[in-house]
Amino acid sequence: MVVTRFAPSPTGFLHIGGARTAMFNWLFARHHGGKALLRIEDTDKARSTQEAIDAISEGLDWLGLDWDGETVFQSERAARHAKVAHELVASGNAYKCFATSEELTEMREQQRAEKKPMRYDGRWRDRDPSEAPDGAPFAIRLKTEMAGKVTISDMVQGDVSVQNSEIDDFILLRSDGTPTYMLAVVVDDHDMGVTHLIRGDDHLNNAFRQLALIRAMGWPEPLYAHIPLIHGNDGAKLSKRHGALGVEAYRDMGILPDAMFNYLLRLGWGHGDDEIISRAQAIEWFDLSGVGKSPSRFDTKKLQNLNGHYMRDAADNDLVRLATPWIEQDLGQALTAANKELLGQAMPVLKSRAKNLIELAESSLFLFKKRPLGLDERAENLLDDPARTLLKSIHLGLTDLEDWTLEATEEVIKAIAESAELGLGKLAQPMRAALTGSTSSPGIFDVLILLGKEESLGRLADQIEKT
RNA sequence: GGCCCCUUCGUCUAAGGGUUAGGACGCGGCCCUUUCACGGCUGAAAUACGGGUUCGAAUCCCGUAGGGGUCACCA
Repeated sequence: MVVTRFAPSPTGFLHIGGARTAMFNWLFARHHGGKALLRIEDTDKARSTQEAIDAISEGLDWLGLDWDGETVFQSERAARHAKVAHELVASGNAYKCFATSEELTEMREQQRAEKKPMRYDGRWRDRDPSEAPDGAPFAIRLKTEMAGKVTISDMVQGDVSVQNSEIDDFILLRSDGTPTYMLAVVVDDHDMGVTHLIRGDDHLNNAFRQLALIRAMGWPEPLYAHIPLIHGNDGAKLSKRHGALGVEAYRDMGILPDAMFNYLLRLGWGHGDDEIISRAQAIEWFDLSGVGKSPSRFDTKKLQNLNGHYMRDAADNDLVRLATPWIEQDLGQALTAANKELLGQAMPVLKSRAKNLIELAESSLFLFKKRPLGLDERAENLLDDPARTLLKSIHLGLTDLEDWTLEATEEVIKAIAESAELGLGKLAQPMRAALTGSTSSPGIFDVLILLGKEESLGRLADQIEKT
């Protein structure tokens, strides 16, 4: 049984890299019919917040990632962690280190000055605890191998080897009795039965330490998959500066979760030439061998493009629901049931023109604005005297029209264009300006039908009267 | 600095010894067209560099350069 886990530390929102790590863990588990677990690594009480826990949880929900079993909070397991550390001391695989922080800082400074690697020098490794002052605080360190090397067969990175001499006797339990991350992760992963560790490759170096600990306990070794980090547009590490915020920031930019899911999936992973991949296909296709080894850059343009695709694919009533808050904000008032129905009718011609929900909302505003419409600058410029004169004959022609349909309105306008010896564009643009207040909109006959006869004629008349 | 990892169009990627090095985003052109989008067609655009191995290298090996990660009683 495959068991994966996503283990964020709640010190901020769910950022893009974390979201992708979560996705890969989730996909791998779902692909293999295994379990995907969630663990909150909140051992750093000073930096962990409830807000961050909520933000991460909301972000995961938004992306549609669900987790099996109860969420594990690492902080609640401190006693278990400490117990393991003491077992290790008892079995001779770990020892008490009485060195003070000051002492260790001094040691590192000296190593730096001598240009030697900065590592714990093992000063308490073979000393007897009785040599320490009575009641002196101590940390517990793992007694690691001195010679030879370790190799991890990483499912993404391949075989990676490190000399044991590179790994120092790291701390398991702090002098205040609290576990370090290194201890907590290993114990929790073991206790949760995690079989596959899929995480950012910033943890690759840690894996060797963790493996040493696992072996000291004689526990089964998990399989590792260290996936490359995501970088910003400039190739540097992804940071707040890049506008690479939490996933909720993209939600607030009008991005659809399915688009984000698809984008993140294709970032660092490929399946032939496939670009648009549904969740079902993703679960069917996802495997670790498709994950690349090099870091990839976050590209907002491609995300937007993908989002446009998912917008066009989305159900009209879903888009009505999702766009409504933005529209209400722009309008400064709530949409009525009738408004929403109109929006639903307009959706087929609106959604193909928007790359995100914000654009969609903006493009729908003309439906709800009250007469007389304010025109934007381009629309205003377009409505010169000849144009307004044209509007007059259009208004006249449309007034007598009983059958207010796409076909009938088009017939009328085309007839007017013909008799005036003008292209349809010459009539459509002034109409668009008068009807929508803008120079771009859905097809002009669609606009006519959506607004209805009375409103359409009213808006045309508003502009004619200005002459 | 030590250690570890990485390197195909600007970006995401395909090609795992033999291809005109493919697709997608973005960019340019054309078509469609009542605007804006969509869509269709099309163009420019890459194997970091240097050595090997081989009949043949993007692909295997070595080196160089560049990039990234990591070196806490943080996680």
